[in-house]
Amino acid sequence: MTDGGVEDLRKELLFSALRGSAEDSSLAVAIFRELAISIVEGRLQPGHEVNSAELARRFSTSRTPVREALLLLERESLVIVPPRRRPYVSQVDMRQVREIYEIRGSLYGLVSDLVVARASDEGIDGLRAWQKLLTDDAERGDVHAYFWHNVGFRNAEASLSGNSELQRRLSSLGLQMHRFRHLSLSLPGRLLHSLADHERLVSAYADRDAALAAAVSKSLVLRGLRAIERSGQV
Amino acid sequence: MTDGGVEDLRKELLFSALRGSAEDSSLAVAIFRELAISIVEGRLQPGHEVNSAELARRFSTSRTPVREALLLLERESLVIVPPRRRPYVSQVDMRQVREIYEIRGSLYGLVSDLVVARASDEGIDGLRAWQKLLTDDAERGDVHAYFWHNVGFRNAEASLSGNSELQRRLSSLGLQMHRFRHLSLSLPGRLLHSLADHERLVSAYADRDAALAAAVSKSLVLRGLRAIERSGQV
DNA sequence: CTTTTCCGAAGTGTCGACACCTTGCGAAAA
DNA sequence: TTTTCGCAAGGTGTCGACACTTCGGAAAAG
Repeated sequence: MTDGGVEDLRKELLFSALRGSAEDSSLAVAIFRELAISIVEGRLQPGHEVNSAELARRFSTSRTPVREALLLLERESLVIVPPRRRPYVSQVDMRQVREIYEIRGSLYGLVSDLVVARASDEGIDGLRAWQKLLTDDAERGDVHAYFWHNVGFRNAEASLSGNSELQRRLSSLGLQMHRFRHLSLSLPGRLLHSLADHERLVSAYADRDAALAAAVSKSLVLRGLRAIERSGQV
Repeated sequence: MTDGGVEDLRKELLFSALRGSAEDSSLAVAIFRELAISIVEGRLQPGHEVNSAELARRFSTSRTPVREALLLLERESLVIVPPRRRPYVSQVDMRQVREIYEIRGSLYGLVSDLVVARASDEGIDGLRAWQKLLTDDAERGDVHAYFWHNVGFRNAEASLSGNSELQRRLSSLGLQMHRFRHLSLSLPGRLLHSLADHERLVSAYADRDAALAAAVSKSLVLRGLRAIERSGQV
């Protein structure tokens, strides 16, 4: 069961993006998590109505915790809650994807700057370990594993930046984009390009070359955007 | 009443940062706005408890809309809502300020890139108009007016970037920092440095020099951080 | 005195109820 | 047959209530 490892990673990364994995035990947070995962994994389609009354029935609770869960989902831009109208799963258009990728590109550039400046050699070895996993996945052509190891790599990078606010905001942005990123990696050739970029990025870190690392990081993100544009899925 | 203009600007900018100025008419949003303004203007001190029961009494409502308002405040990082404990106004330490300023620096660098690439000449003239206001304020030594015209300048810049997600996120970040930025401008010499940076920034825009604009933009933010560090108010 | 235990006041999370608003459908009008 | 209007079904925002948890101080133990 080599996939078991990836599945565990998937859950861990999803939950860490969903507010610090705190065992909150409040109904609102539980409902929030359940719905968030449904949305990012595509089981709840954009535009789908999620009215609080029906959800309350489904989860056998009152509407109060459901309403709070919906507010939490809105904070992650996964749901729109218009006043006095039924909430629905947010519809993301290409313009918005482009805007978010521009932001992600800039912030990952910052991550690279900070990693070069602050990360220990051991930290960078850690990134190299992630990259090794990516290489294996690419050789096996295992897109699913590659996707989640890639998320792990980005998350490790963000963590090494030493800026926890930055890490939080990036994982929130990443969450919104999960719906699309998954598709884009299936494009022919995309995976190898991505792998080569990671290779260059890790080298730049090893050489402590901030300018190069930031440039590669940005271009890595931008290439992801191009892939989504080309896939025409949005 | 030359100050009337600045007061209007202050309200407009605060409200635009507080979720699209929608006339929501819901109690939750009204309470959210009231508390948000109290917090960023320092009337509600960091660490101050804001429990839902007392607020409900104060606003003559039930606890339901108050709880929702608190969730909205948490989204803006103005309040912490620990599970099963009393919520309180978020305590921001120097580490967090530094982290947020790093993010702001990177994102304003992106803004500058985008402004150079996309803004019309008229748009850049608009920035020049804001800068004229700043010059006047500096000559008069009017720190309060300078502060808000500065916020207006940054906001106009973000708007010219053509990336509305970016604009939203920056104004959210700005909101959190209002509490400190105000103080930092009062430091001797700070205002003139800031003014000179704005001058250089507008020139770079006029010359369509992306690299210079981004560099100045980042350094402008970083200088703000240094001022806060030096003021020792955090 | 100091430390521990216990209790009551106060606050949180959740519930079911109710008035108002929104919406889609069917009856009446054109 | 199409358009307009009105109304019932269902959803939202808000409320007051209740059980459970937290917290701080008083009483008991050391």
